[in-house]
Amino acid sequence: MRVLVVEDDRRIAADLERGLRAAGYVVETVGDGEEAWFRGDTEDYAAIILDLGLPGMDGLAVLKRWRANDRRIPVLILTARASWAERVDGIDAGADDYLPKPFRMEELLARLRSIVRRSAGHASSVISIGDITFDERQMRVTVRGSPVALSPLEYRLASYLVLHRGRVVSQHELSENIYGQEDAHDSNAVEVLVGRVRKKLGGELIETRRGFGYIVPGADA
Amino acid sequence: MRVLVVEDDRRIAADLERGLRAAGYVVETVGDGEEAWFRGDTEDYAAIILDLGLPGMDGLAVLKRWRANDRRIPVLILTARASWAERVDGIDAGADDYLPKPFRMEELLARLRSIVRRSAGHASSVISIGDITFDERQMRVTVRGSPVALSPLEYRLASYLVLHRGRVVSQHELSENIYGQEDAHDSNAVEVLVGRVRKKLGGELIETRRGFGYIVPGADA
DNA sequence: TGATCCATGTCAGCGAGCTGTCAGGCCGGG
DNA sequence: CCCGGCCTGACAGCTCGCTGACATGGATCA
Repeated sequence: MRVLVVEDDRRIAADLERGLRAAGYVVETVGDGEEAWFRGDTEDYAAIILDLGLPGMDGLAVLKRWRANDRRIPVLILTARASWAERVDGIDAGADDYLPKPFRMEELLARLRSIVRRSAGHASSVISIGDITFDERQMRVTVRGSPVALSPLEYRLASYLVLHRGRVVSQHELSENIYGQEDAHDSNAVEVLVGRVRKKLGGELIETRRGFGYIVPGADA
Repeated sequence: MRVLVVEDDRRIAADLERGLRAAGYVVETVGDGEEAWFRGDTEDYAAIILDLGLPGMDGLAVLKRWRANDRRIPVLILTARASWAERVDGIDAGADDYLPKPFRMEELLARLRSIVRRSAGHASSVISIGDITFDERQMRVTVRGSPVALSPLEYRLASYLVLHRGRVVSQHELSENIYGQEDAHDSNAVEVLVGRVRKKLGGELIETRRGFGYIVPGADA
């Protein structure tokens, strides 16, 4: 689960990163509005935590620009100025929830869970591609009806690719989302993982785009 | 089984807690509407017992906000003002059942079982899986007809997994629902508990999904 | 008060299987 | 033909969950 933190105060940002990572999120942090807008507009996050007091571009303006561009990523607004009027402004601009500083990490995590869950909506938890079926509820994959045992990492990789089917996913993006570390240590761990998944699910599911990454042919492909 | 009690009268709240705990529930109590809404929106409970006369935010308003956010947790409304009109309001707002004060604890427990069962999709309070039978009302388990003595915690664990069969349940979710919100200190208590339940009920009931959690194979599997 | 039992948490050891690394082979593109 | 990216089999280290043994602590009863 990838989360973008937009916060210019280094100390608070560091606290957030630590807490979120401990809760299992993959965290990226930016400190100014322009950069935040760009990242939020071009990358995929499960949620964005947005501080309102920013240099560069005001947080509310950033949020409004995302919404104007049809970005539906759930946004949790964070601010010291917790007046009621501002809260209304935030909700009007399209925020999904609002948290005044100072806050307890637990509460932030709870609200984050809440908005992520809400935005995940009610998509079916079963995805079928060819004769392969993914069941998120059971964390189980079946090929032609018979269950296949995937290890945790294999499952995460396959699940991520299937969730983003129809799009090329780079090795770097994969390792970020599977391992949650930015360290691009040279290793062929991802390649090995892809190989193992292919052996279990059949070679046609994941295609290689030499030089770019991997893709699961999707509905729009 | 985790239950949220929303009640501002300390005496009644204490009574409820005592009765519910005796019946094997993990109980959390809040006394005002804002807090109730937040908890109900961000935490997972098997059911919520909601008093209508609240400070902060009216009980009905809280309930409506949960439902607007697609929270389907079963809610049992509790109120002194037991007029027929109000009852209709409660049901309209999305309550699952309605209990006028004063009430007898037994009746509350019965209604609670009923709405929990209904929300889990079971018609009766007896659930059979293979040759194992769960009787939620009597808190008894039988294997091939002969009763098996489960300790309170063992029963809670087995019961929670059975109620959510067909879904992978993480160790974390289990310990939350068995012990209440205690900090997840590293401990293998859940693993030990699973082992003990398996020894008594047979090893096939609970499957391990390494790295994810446990699952009781369900009807929809 | 002390003996005893039962429920439950803790700990250490164990084993299966997960996973990163590496070496070598394959293959497509220049 | 070579090069760089990708694949694959082997393997060693390690993680996770299981299990038996023990400690603790509350309840019961003499």
